[in-house]
Amino acid sequence: MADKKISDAELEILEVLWSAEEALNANEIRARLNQKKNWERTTALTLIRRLLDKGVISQEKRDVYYYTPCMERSAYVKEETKSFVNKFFRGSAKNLAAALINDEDMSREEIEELRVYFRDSFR
Amino acid sequence: MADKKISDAELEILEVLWSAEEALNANEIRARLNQKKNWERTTALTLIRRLLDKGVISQEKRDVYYYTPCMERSAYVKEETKSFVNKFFRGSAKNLAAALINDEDMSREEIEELRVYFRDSFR
DNA sequence: TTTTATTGTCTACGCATGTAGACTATACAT
DNA sequence: ATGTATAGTCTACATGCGTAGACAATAAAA
Repeated sequence: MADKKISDAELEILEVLWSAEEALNANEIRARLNQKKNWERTTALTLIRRLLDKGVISQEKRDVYYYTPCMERSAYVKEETKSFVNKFFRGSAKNLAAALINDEDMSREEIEELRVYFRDSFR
Repeated sequence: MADKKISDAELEILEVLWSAEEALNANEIRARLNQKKNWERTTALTLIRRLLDKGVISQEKRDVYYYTPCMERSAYVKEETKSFVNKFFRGSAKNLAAALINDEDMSREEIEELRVYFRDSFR
């Protein structure tokens, strides 16, 4: 329950679970991680345990334990976005938007995409 | 030089320096922090030292040491924003923008502000 | 039943971080 | 010259994290 902080490594696990439609067991998680992370078996298990301890995922015993996230990715991302905006943009999403738009490094196409996106979003 | 990670506590110090026009000494930093943080003198000094070690701020000896950030806030925020977008929005600023707009919790006024802002931004 | 593979737990270790006391070097006051 | 305030360094300690080996429990194989 206690809404603890999720570390980067833990998040990798969580992302795998979020992107799966079904509960996964440790091996399945590890298999899907293998593209990016080459953790030892026990490393993944430790991270899974920590997520369980933090109440972020739940387990279900079948032949073997299967894990499911306890919250939606979108909800989590929303929270994180809010913290981020608070931390760097004094809580103003508008300021963040401004930073995105005024980012010199953003490509012409990306800007155009954003423009179209916003135009269409508002009626 | 080595572009190390800046911790939350260190960032508090850095924010104070960024918001000052002039270099500040440890006492001045501490005074301006006092609103939020009630750190012991040595805590502030430790954080300042760590920032120095990370090459994030520089010092100048007058009667006492004065500190200045080595990078602009905007540059730092831009980097952090990029990481954030990579972490949660697959690198797409558009996806982030979408999330901002579709945030149910955002007030009518905030949305309207964003809308106007974007409309005006793109001529 | 003894061996072997599999799955999970427990312990550990090094490094970062938040926090701060102990100690030292000045410099100023008496 | 001596005591006291001030600024800065050094050491420390608990907690979290990234990483993983040691070990135990269970199941399957020989």
